[in-house]
Amino acid sequence: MESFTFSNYQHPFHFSSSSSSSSHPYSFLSFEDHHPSSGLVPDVDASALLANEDGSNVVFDGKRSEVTSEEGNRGAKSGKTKGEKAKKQRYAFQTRSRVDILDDGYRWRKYGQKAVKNNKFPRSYYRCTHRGCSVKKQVQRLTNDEDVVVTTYEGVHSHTIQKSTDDFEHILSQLHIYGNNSTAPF
DNA sequence: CGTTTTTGACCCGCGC
DNA sequence: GCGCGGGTCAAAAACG
Repeated sequence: MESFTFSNYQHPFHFSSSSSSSSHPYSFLSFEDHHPSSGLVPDVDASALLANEDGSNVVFDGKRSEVTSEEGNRGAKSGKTKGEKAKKQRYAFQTRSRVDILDDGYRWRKYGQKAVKNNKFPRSYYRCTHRGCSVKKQVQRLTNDEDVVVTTYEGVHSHTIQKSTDDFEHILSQLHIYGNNSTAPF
């Protein structure tokens, strides 16, 4: 089983080619040439090609943004009114995959699901289960291209990943090995 | 039995 | 103020 971790990005995430409940939903093939070797760094869109088990290529596209939002205090329950503004890091990308949940190496607990307007698929909300870590992510499948899943991360993990220790250079080298039109190794 | 998912209610910001 | 759209809560169910 192969796994890929983008650990030089300050919000590292991890993909593995197998998951507990389903088999090999995706794999990395290669990065597009015009993207720097630095990969998924702030303010840079990153793209890569993925392959499904059927061998079809897949677009991996990332976008990053900052969001200013109010923190704490929601509703009448909380007596605390902080009103302090915090910048939240956001990172969104798309994958073409049959499964909605990509194994990024973190543990997530689903806390909501909502139908969004003009979308035939619902959006799911997840929170990192690590204590004290408030990172969230949203997962949503596109209406016009229902093979594409959009994953949006919000926040930076307050802890490290326990799973793989692969570094980014290692990942890159693996990506280059596979090339553009080779068949997925599984 | 601890953890996660499900799902309707609730909350909030915003436009009218 | 009201309704709408989207995000979250939380209780119960499901899960392992």
